[in-house]
Amino acid sequence: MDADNNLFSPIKNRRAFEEVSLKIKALIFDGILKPGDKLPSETDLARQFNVGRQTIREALRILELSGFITVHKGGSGGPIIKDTILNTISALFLDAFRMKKMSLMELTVARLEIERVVLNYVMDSIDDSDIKSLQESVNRAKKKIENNIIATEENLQFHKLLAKASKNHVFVLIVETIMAAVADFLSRIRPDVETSNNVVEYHEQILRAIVEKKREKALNLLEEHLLEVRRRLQPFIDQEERAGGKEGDKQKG
Amino acid sequence: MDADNNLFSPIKNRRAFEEVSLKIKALIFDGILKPGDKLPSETDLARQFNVGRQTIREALRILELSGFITVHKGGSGGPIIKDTILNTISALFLDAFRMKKMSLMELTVARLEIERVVLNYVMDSIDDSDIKSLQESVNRAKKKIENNIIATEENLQFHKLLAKASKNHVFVLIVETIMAAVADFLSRIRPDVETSNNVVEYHEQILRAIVEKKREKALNLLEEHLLEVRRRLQPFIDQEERAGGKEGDKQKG
DNA sequence: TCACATTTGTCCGTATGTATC
DNA sequence: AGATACATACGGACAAATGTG
Repeated sequence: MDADNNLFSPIKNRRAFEEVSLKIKALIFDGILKPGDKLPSETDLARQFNVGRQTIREALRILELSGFITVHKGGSGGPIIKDTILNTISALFLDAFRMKKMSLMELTVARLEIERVVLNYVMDSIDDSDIKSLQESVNRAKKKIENNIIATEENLQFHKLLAKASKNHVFVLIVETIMAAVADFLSRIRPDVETSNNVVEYHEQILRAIVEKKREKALNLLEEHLLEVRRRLQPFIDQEERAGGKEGDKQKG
Repeated sequence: MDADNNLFSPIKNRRAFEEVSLKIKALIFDGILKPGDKLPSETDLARQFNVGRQTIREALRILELSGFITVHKGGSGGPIIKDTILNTISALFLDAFRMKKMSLMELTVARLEIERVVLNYVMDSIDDSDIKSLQESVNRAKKKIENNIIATEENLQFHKLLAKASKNHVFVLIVETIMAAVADFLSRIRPDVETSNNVVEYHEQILRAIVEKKREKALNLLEEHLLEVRRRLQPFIDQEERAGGKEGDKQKG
């Protein structure tokens, strides 16, 4: 898109902290540095790369935000390879959603379509361990509902576990990302226990259909479930529409 | 997921540069700072936030990497709000793909499913301007092929333009993200002109079917097209499999 | 074209907080 | 509890880049 990943890219225009972060990233990509490994301290890195400590710090900030490392302070602390890159993608997606680059309407539409596709794969690739985690998640949710507590966390987890059962990491990432945005939204509107209960009941039925290998039934239940969710969200979608929700698309580059 | 977005979260445990970046982010979310606006210089920001310049710089690195600002040096330079957050998500996804958290196999599977769904929406929401850009993209590609040049860029663009025609920003983001990974892969294997030509011909047929409002035909063509792409990629998928492609899933937290 | 002011980029010295041993 | 090691943060200084007059 931009003049970015093309030939004839800048030769010397990179800043020092960018070079440092790229070099460390390359070590990770090449498997020389693995998750759990500890990087030298900032002072040591500065010496080894022959740059100042501030340069190292900015490089570490980049790697930290990108999800390649975490930094621990105190004795025997320092930066360690942590590989939480998938989380950071969800975080950025959430930012984009918050900036109204994407509307609630678009999100729910995409969610329905993608989860339908994912479920189709789940029917073929689910194993006992997946079923067990799903069952446990549903049970936890039911217990909460019995105690009159909303089970948002468990309900979102159900969909993430479902994606995991598809055994496709791309689906996992997409669903987790969408769920992060959904969670952010739900945390603001605080659904009532009755709504939460409705969700749990659907999840239970979907899980049963999956276990019984009834593909069509499972797909229909999921569709019903997500349409019901959408129906309950409709007031907020309308509200967003009225407020002139999606405006972006202004600047060009 | 993590202890992150809950009540009673840490009060003072955040690092100074995090607070600064969050404060600036909040100004952007609230619309007080808009794309194109110029932030004060680093020295001014340091004065205003009552921190050192190093702290400001680390905060700016975060905002830069997250896609909220870009930084220009020199007279009348400085940080400006740039809102390219969607691009940075693709970049991170690419990192994840490079780290073998996702295999080429998983990527092509997900791509086929998602593009099928997207096309279904495109059939309903496409307008003349979309058709025009798609046509132009195809024409550019054909011209390149005539001159015996591979048209990878244009071919990838076709799919991105298709996603845009769905008028759903979530789909756009997902497809652009997947295409960034595909582009990264293709840049390494360098397809021949014949393959590139095959792709262009499919795109032309798909576009014609869309214009003629033949939904089933368009969907079938897309499926054929992507299966053909997958067939040509199969050797590399096998190779990845043999090399023990996806290993990840080791560390826990 | 040529200085000049502005601003980022970078380095250094130093001080402080904090976690580990 | 004390020593150590480390990140965190501040302030001063200079170089490099870039737009302006």
